[in-house]
Amino acid sequence: MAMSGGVDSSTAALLLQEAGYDVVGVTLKMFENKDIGAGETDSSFFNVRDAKQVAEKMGFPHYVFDFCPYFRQFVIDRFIAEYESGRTPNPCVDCNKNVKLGQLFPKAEELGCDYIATGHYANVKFNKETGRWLLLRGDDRQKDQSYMLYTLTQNQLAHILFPLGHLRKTEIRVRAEAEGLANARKPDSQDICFVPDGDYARVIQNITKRKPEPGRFIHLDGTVLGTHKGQLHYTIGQRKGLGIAYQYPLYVIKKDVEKNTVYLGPQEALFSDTLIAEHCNLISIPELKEPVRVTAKPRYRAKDVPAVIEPLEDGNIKVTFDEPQRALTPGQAVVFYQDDVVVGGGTIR
RNA sequence: UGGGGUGUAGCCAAGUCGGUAAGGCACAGGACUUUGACUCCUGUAUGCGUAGGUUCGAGCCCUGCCACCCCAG
Repeated sequence: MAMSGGVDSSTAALLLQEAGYDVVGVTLKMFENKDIGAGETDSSFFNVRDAKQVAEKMGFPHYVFDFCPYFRQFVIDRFIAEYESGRTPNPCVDCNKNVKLGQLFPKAEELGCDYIATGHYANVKFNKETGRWLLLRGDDRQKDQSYMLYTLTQNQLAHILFPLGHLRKTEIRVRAEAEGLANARKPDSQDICFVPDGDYARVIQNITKRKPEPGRFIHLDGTVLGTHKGQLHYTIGQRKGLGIAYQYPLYVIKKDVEKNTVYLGPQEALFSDTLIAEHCNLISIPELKEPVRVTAKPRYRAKDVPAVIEPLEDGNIKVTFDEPQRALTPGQAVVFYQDDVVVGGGTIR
């Protein structure tokens, strides 16, 4: 059981044990504060403490794995590279794929575990007809995290458990409270874990020691509007923090990294009905041979909307939405669904 | 130094027959959120270029002055 020290994974461990599983708890150490240019205090200390406390209370072993090197390589470095190339990464997707799950499966095998379990709000099911493992949305639609897990492979799905998949967040809290878990009221995690205050640009600067180069804000009509703090401070669709007073709200429409220029314009200019998804992973089907009707979710916290996906020569997938979507952003994940089943997903190019 | 126009918060800007300062942008705080964004809520001019006057009451009416713009040149 992957235990972050939070209420979700702690309660999940409890449920697993209740269901008769022989549980082993592990907490993954992802980064040291020095990795992100912060102070001395080890921020994972409390998480480890909380997880251990739960494990002790329930009487199962608990280990701490140092995944810092992986996290640094697959999440932080990639996060920086993406932003510097003008894209907007989703580090949580990378983390799940390459660190949290990617590195944990081998470890689980070493420990002799049959399954890995996490506190994600998602479900797994085996489809006897197609012989494929399916990833489904969590029952609690408000907390559903299937989007973050679209990279899971068949082999991984066959060996993963999501004890919270059929539960609601409110039920988790109630249960944790009832069991007297110390972290029952611990706030939900949010923001990027290695950017606690939300200022990702500063963290990038701390790590790279490179100062972002100021450049120009240019309106789509060609008017130069002002100076920006460096293109990585902005993402497609962004409105706040531009510092430019205008007759109507201005949004970031596109970025030109070569020219270090950020283009601004009206909200209407943000809509587009097609995108190309790369680095795709398919789950419910082995491969995409012809156009398939799905609903597609172009960002976390967005509702999935009707679209058609079709294969391209190079293995990428073309997504055509029935209705134009706002601010389709390169670097973000797009995930395809059919009802509650995750068809697959990819990265917006 | 002739004629015309404009001056309302950091920016754009509404303000009808004079009645007790819309809205947008920007900014700040909050909500939402295992990514960045978006969105939503709240806040921000004892004061309308300035000095007087009329009035129960003036951003809106009158007078002087100042500033800027345009056409004349």
